Amino acid sequence: MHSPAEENYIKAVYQITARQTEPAGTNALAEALQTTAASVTDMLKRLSAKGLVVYAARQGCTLSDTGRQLALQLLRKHRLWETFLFEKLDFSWDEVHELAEQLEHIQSDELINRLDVFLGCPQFDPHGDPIPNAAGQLASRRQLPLASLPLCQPAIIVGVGMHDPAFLQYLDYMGLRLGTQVEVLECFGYDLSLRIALPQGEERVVSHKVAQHLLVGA
Amino acid sequence: MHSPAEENYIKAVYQITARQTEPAGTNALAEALQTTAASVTDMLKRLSAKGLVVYAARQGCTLSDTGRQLALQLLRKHRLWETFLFEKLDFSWDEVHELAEQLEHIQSDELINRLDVFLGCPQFDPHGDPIPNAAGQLASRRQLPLASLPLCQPAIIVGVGMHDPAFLQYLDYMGLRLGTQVEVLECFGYDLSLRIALPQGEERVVSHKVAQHLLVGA
DNA sequence: ATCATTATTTTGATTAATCAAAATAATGAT
DNA sequence: ATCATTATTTTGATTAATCAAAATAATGAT
Repeated sequence: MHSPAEENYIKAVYQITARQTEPAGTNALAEALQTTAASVTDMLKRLSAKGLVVYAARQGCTLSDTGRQLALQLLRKHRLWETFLFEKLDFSWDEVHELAEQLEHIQSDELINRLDVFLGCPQFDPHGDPIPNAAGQLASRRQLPLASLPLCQPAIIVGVGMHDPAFLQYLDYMGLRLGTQVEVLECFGYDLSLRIALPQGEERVVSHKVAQHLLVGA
Repeated sequence: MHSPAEENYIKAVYQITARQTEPAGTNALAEALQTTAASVTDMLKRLSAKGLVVYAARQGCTLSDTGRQLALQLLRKHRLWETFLFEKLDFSWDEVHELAEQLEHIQSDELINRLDVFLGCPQFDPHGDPIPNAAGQLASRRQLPLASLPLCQPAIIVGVGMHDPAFLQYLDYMGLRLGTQVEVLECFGYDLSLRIALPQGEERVVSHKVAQHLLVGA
């Protein structure tokens, strides 16, 4: 079994190596985990001894196969708990992450599989992110940022490219939720902000930054 | 905040002092926590410094008011999680304790209060034990061991005085579940075993030991 | 090629939690 | 009152996780 601290390191290595081709650096990990580089070096040695990561001094760190499998199981647990909190306990999508950070460390495959069934085996979490299945496989989906959606082509909001609670609260406030139909009516060249149509004749204007982080499916 | 280890000590002190008038001894705590007396002495000093227990060397240990309040909140979390596992995820009543031992350490009042509401604010857990409310108050109830129930007086199974999984599985197998109506038809003087009636004309014979640990309400 | 900057690791320490073995205090029997 | 037994604490150590400060390696600019 693995300690919560170890699991958090594995998640951080997974996240960092997912968005770059190079191995995760010590400082990047320290930043992600809100700790010091010295602590990271230390833990990487332990994780390496456990066979969860591939690490050699000053070479950065990548996940081993078992490490990646662990990371995917943690992602599965995290996202299923988020779904539970959102669907069953009525937490908002900006509140679920923090709690799931604790719940994901509960150790029981049986528990998580029953939770999965209880929730109806959801494919996506409250942010639209895919939930790995018991084998660690992720569903994929055709999606693009709202900023890249052609004019006059209706689409559905399916995800967000940014999980900052303030952003999620803003989207809630604007009525831009998962499943909402949107259509770009007009793009203002000056700042690339968009005028968009929502159901029931509602309209909104959103900044380019928002449009970049709002993901839609055709 | 308190570590899971600290919380487990607080629970153990609560449980031991609940069933005796003397303070909890070091060895009793070591036994309950599956650790050594040396570790217990050490931790009691720390908990005392935190104001959670009253402890002086060789005097045993009792909970302070804040310690007792913490113990009741842990009991609340434990029993609400057990109820969730039993009611929503279809775990059997002999399986829920182990998992609740992990879940009770999740830190969030908001989570536990929403879970409470989601479950319909249950007063009793799957074993019939009372669930403290947010203020730490426990419901009480008129109950007695089946062994003390007079002949020919129908009663309802409301709890168990023993949480050993093997005992709980046995009760399940015998159809002796919470809410089941029972009536003592006959007591065999030789070993005090009982012949009892269940609904639909079913009958069972149970040992004195079982009858002592099966709690019924009139 | 050299040197300043940056990234990383090492060293030496700390805290929480744990234990085995030794020391000490309390208890109960005589 | 004394002594053996039992309960508890102390002592000295360990492991996981952490850090500040010092040391070292890598990088990029000249």
